[in-house]
Amino acid sequence: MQGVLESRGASAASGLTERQGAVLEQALRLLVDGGEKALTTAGIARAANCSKESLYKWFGDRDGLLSAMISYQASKVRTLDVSAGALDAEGLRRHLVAFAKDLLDVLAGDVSLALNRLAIGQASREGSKLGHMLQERGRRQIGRRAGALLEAGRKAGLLVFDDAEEAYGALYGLVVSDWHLRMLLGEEPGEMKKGFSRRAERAVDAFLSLYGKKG
Amino acid sequence: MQGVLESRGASAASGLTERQGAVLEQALRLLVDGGEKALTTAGIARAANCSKESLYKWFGDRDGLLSAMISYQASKVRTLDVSAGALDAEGLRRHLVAFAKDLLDVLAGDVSLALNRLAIGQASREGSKLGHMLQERGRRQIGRRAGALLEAGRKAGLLVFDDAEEAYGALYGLVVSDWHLRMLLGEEPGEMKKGFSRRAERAVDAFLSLYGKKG
DNA sequence: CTCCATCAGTACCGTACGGTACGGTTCGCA
DNA sequence: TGCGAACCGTACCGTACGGTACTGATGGAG
Repeated sequence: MQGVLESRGASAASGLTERQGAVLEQALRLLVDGGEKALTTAGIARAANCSKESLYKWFGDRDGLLSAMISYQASKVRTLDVSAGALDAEGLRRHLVAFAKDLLDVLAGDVSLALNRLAIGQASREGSKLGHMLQERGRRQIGRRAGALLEAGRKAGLLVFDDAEEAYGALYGLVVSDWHLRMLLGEEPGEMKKGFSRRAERAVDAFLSLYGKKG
Repeated sequence: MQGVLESRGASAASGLTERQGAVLEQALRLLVDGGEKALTTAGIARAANCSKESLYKWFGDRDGLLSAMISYQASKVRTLDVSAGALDAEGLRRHLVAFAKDLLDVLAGDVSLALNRLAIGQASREGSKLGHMLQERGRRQIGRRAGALLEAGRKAGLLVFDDAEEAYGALYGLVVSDWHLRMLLGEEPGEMKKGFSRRAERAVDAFLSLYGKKG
């Protein structure tokens, strides 16, 4: 189906063949549906119509497979950069609200929740790099978008802060609060999702009253 | 060692005998040290010098044991009520900072992190009530203390808010941000704990500038 | 002293998982 | 047409776990 030179499909950005990407897709699907316990090598092989031998040839062992799943999923998420155009107060607010809503939507996503649960479950193990990987690939990525947005706001004289990291932490906390943990603990996200827009606006209002120009 | 009328030890508040409490203590110790994978029935029996048969007689099955561990740990935590004395602005700030620091300390505790990891790992399972239990016994408990504090502040004319739940959510988010998740993902808490005091003060300052009287 | 309940310790069973090995098949390539 | 690489499907192995059954010891009640 594919040779050495893979056809650079949507998933081949990490040096994986399309076939391997499809396998990881099925593995993610299994993880989302049944949790970590359902994520057995035999189950993945069955769901992806491949052999266990191929799994071990491609990913080394089970941990390598889990790492590949996280890398693969992270490679699919592309954070759109903020437009560098001139910002007015209302534009900044709209960008912040959009960012806040996107953040809530991402955190509430099936795959995100499943991968976070997986990494947290493996976090007790010594030398488990899953948590670190998720942190690096996830938070850094979305934090970069927020950082650029905040910096643009400061450049435009709309925001006032000394430590961008602290300002971002406040924004994150106001937006997310303990909702992420509650969803990770199994609280039905369907009910919470309906309030995301209103929650994002409220949080951004609070953030602007803390770090806004006149504050 | 004990009959029907147990001697009301520190752990017998949940209808458990001292022996059973000691077993749960060992189970928590195992969980903290080695994570969920180390929490086998044989391991618990060995660590607690009891038989597996007794474990199943007392707790039914493994899930019952896990539930009992959460209930037991929750029963040990006693949230001290806020003193109902008259509050001035500085007193409210000190109370809020103390609450914030306690919150961070609790969330960063070994047992708390281990139990949260355990409940999150089981959250994918259908009908797993561990997450709900932890949410109810943990958040409600500490949220009640915060609620009383906020209400006292409002009664004293020092705080202004309509929805107490929303105000508490903002306080929680400003204090915790994503630190809880980062610790759950395995980030070394030793390094973070040093900044708890400063972080608590900063968060409370921000909270007061949002919900303080003059805000 | 005898009876009985409880419990520790251990052996045991069925199952399921991670990982490996092997036969059979497809497909590119000379 | 023949060769070899990749791969699927499956059988297999060792291990470890959850849960049960059995034995022997302890200790209190009558």
